[in-house]
Amino acid sequence: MSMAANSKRKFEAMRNDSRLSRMLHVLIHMDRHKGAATSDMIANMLNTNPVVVRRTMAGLRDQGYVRSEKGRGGGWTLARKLEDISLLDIHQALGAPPIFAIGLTEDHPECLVEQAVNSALTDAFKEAEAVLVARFAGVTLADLARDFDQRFEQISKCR
Amino acid sequence: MSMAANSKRKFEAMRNDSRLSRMLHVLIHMDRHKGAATSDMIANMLNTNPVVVRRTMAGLRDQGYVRSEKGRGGGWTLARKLEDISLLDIHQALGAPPIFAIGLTEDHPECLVEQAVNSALTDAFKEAEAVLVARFAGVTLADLARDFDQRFEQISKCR
DNA sequence: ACCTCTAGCAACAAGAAAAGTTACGAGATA
DNA sequence: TATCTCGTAACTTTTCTTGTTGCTAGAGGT
Ligand code: FES
Ligand code: FES
Repeated sequence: MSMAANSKRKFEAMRNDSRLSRMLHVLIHMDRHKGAATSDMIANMLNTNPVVVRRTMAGLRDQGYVRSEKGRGGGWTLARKLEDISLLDIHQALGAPPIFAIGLTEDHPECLVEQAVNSALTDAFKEAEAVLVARFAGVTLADLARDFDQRFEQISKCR
Repeated sequence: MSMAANSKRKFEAMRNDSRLSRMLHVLIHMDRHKGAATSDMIANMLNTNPVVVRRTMAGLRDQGYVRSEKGRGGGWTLARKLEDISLLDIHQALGAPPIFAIGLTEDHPECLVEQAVNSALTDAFKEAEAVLVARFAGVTLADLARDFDQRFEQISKCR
C-alpha cells in the first residue's frame, strides 16, 4: 500500500493481550469474504498496522490455519474450515501466551512457607486453567459464526 | 534504617503480578514472629524496598488485616487470626487485580462478529474465574501455615 | 522488461505500566 | 531532643509491547 490508511488510534494502553480476540474476529471475517485479505485491510480493521498483523498471523500460518500469498492479488486466506478450528487451536497457535496475570514467586525456593503458598496457588490456577482450556477446546469458530448469524437474524427481526 | 539493606536484586522482569504470593508469604511469617515487622525487614525479605512494601501493605491495612504503627518499635502486625483470612480476602485487599492476562476487544462494539467472539470468551473466563475464586475463598492462611508445618515435619523426619 | 502489489523480515522508535528511588513530613518512644 | 518508623508524593528506571521504517523477494499484470 502506498497511501497511508493505518493507525487511526495512536496506541492506547494495552494491559491485556487481545490477540486471541482479534484473531478470532479476523478469521471469521475471512470465512465470509471471498478472496484474500491483505495485511493492510486487516490492519485497518483492527486499527493497527500491517507489520503487526503479519507478525501475529505468522503463528497461525505456521500451524496451518491460514495461508499467505505474495504478489498482486495475494494476502491471507483460510486453510481450514471453521468447523475444524477451536478457540484452543488459535490460542496455542498464538504461542499459548500466559493465561493468568497473577504469578508466583521464586525468591526463596528453599523457604517452606513460600513452597506452601506456591503450592496452594498453583493448585488453584491449574484447576481454573483446566476449566478454561476445556471450554476453549469445545468451541469452534463455526460455533461463533453460528452465533453471529443468530445475532444477525435477531436484529433483522426487530426492525 | 540509616544503612542500605535493600535491593539485592535490581529488578528482573516481572511479567506477573506476584503481590499475592508475596503478601501471603509475609503474613504467615508475621504470624510466627513476635513483635512488629518493619517495612525494612519485609522489604529485605522480599528483595524489594520499603516504600513498595508500604504501598502494598496499605491495602491490607485498609481492609483490617494488618495494623501499622509509627515510631520506635513500630511496624506491621497482624490484626486477625490466620484462620479468619482467606486467599480471596488478600486478593481483594490488593485491589482485586485482573486475573487474566488475555483480554477482549472493543474496537467495533457494533460488530456482531466481535460480539459473538467476546461473548464466547467472556463465558469461558467467567467460568474459570468462578473456579479460581471458589478455590481462593476456600483456603485460609491457617491452612497454608498447616501445610508449612507438615513440610517442616517431613524434612525433620528425613534427616 | 517493467511496474505494482503483496508478504517476510530485521532493526529501531515510542508509549505505557510497574517497580524502584528519593525526599520530606508526621507520630511515637526513649 | 534524637531516633525510629510509617505516609506520601514526585521522580527515575526498567521492561514489555506495539508501532514504524526500510529493505528483500515473489507474483502478476501491462
Ligand atoms: S523467607 Fe523465611 S520462611 Fe519464607
Ligand atoms: S468489523 Fe466487520 S464484522 Fe467485525
